[in-house]
Amino acid sequence: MHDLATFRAQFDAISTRLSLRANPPNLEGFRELDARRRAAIQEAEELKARRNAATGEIAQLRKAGEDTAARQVEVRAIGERIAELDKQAGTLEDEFRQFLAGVPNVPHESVPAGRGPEDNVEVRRVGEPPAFSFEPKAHWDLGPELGILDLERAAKVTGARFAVYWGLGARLERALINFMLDVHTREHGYTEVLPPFLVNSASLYGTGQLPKFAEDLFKCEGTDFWLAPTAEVPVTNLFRSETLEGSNLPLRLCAYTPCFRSEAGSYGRDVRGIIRQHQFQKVELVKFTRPEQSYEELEKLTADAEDILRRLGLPFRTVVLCTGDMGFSSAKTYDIEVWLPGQNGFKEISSCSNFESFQARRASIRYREPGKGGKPKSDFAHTLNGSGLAVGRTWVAIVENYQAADGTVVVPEALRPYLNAERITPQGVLG
RNA sequence: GGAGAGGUGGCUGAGUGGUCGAAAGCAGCGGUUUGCUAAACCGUCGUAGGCCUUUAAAGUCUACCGAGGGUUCGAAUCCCUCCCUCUCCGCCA
Repeated sequence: MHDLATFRAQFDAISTRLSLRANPPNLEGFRELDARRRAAIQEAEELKARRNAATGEIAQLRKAGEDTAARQVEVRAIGERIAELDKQAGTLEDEFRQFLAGVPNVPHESVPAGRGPEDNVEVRRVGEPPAFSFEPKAHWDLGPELGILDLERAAKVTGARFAVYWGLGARLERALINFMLDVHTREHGYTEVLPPFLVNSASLYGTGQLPKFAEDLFKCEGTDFWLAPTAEVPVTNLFRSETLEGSNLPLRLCAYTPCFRSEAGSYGRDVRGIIRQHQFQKVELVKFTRPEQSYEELEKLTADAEDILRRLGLPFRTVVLCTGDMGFSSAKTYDIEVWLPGQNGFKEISSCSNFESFQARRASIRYREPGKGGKPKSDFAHTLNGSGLAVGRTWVAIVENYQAADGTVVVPEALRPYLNAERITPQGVLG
């Protein structure tokens, strides 16, 4: 959600910048809609002022013991007219709100212009893809061979794009979650939270998934509960309609949650293996900051996510998304892409974004601190988040990058205390 | 699931149809006083939107007392629906 005054004042500059997005909003008609809305408000409010005055007079006259029947009839007529005008103004207001809610965030000035993924700019590359003396396998072959990944039974139990993990495969997933949470809480200064996995529509509106992207979500029939597509939703909305103490900022939170996505429209993409699932696990990093510190915090957040990959010894690169590849609510996004031998390429494993005040405005998240002359001032906070990391894809990256010629998987040093194993060997649980 | 109580400004808490945007207290902010601290006293102190204005401030108007409807000339106050919180009972991991 944009600030209306700014949006009006800088309409031309903002629309130019927005036109660089992949699905540029149609801003034509904004000025007219805004003018009509304001005219309607004016007309209705003028009448309301008259009614309030008349009502006061009636009260006075009554006190004086005079007859007010004639005045009442008069005011009643005004009331009816107000009801009509309010209805009109309400319709325009809804239309206007809907219009504004559909306008994506403005890309930060440091974001490169571009049409799509091909125009993203690489900012870092760390580690070397492993050189294998044999033909490396993809996880969808290696996993079932080791008896740690079972897609067929998952399809039976639930359906396509679900997975069952067995033995050390299940434990690897759990180890990764604990490892990531420990690093972020002990080394990077985040506070762990465990939020609800179901969220209501107001929360989804707050972070920008609704109203535009309902088809990407799972909804519980007959309720206002939706399966959270990312911990960003419950965690960012923790402070919806609240004012944070400035002295508590920046507030750094991390949360483990499962994530659920309908993946409507992605048929045929990443159909093999567990790269794209309806249910996956993620450790998410979320920050609330003052406006002037949010870009510095975005760099730190991205580095915190990268640190997990460094510690696991996984090769990756970081790209800054161009204007044509950014998400709806984001002002700037870094994608971290891990090397996957099975794909012979890099695959997104984290997406770190600064939303500036876009989400905070929708969700009404403010902060307060002493301003000039000691007077407390409050303003919208900036919100940021990033995966730290997507656990399922990290699982894939470890299995594929650390595979040995004999079909086993070497466990990265940092993970051994968590997994209590140095090597993933065939599990044989299925006989 | 059953029975009951309740949702008012940052907090506590008055207010049951007519200057109530809302008493009072606390916290906050400005000031006065006092060696410092503390205390006392005075003042100030919600949010959003419209108009005015070069912007802002000031001013002015409108709306907001969980949400949405309704009754009325007039609703925090009466009626209806919904949501949430608390207590007790039942059930349950």
